[in-house]
Amino acid sequence: MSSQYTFIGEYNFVVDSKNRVNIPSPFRQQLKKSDKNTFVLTRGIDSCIWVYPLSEWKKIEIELTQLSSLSTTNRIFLRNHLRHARMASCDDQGRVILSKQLIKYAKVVKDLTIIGVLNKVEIWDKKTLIFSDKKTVIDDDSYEELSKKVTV
Amino acid sequence: MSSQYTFIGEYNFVVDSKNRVNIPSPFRQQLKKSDKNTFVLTRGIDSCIWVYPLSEWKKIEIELTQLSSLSTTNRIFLRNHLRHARMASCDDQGRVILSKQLIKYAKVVKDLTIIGVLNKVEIWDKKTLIFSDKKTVIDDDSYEELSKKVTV
DNA sequence: AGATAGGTGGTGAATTGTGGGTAATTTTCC
DNA sequence: GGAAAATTACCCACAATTCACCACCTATCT
Repeated sequence: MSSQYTFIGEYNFVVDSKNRVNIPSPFRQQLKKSDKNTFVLTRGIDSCIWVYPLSEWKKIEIELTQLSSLSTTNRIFLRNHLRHARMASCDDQGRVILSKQLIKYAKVVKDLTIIGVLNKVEIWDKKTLIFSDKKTVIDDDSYEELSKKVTV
Repeated sequence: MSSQYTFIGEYNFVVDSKNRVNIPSPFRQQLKKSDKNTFVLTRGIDSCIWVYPLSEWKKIEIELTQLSSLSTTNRIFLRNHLRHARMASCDDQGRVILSKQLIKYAKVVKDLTIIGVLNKVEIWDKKTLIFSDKKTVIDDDSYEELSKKVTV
């Protein structure tokens, strides 16, 4: 699936006492009208928070609405996927509010690293990311596997 | 079937002595005029209560009428889902009243977890949900298959 | 130096979740 | 049918949280 967003780069920010986080300005500038100045925040697969522009999230929703609730697996999947998601609009300074659940999940303390990953943005607690970097080494086989799909 | 509602996220609420439950404000704000400030509450397939905006429920009714009563499964499904369905309007504070049958079915005590699942809302007793989370065994393969489809 | 843009901190107003009271309505029972 | 009991609808109130701004500081560029 192609996307019109190009979130790249890494930024260091802090979360304030009211759980507000600034979205890096280069990312915000890419928002379209249909995003209504709004992001959807949800759990990432690792201990981070995934941030989608609203219109990008809508694509995910379309996939999700195809799943019938008559199937048990579907129901569980939908529940787990959606319960941690939240919409968040930017204030005049370009900040969004993190929910307590997400803060807990991502072990957010104060210092954050925000990474652009093409169509989404990852918010990491700085220390958690450093720790995760250390133990996450991609082995050669996985690179081989990946090479079949992506031409870097 | 696509929906115009985007109920997402998880909220903790309590049911009061009059069996009133607040519908999270972000959900209520999505109601349209045709919903007449009203939800339809019914048994979920799991031990929870499903809450639909009125206009969304109408769509489901149409789907249900297409089901043939010749099939046993269909008959049981219709019975289980229709006989306990009940309309409930929000009061000025945005609360609906839970019927005793639904309270009993969902084992509602006091603390609730309310989850948005796109076009419907699930009301869970907090403990029941935690318990359900723990014991729920899912087929990893199909779960991963689903993840691939929706992880943009 | 001045202007601009971007990041952080704070504040007052508005919203929201929860509890309660009372009148109207429905249900139950005799 | 009618009284008693339960339920429901429609209020008001209040604490806590959230929201929409304002203000300031810093770095960068002209």
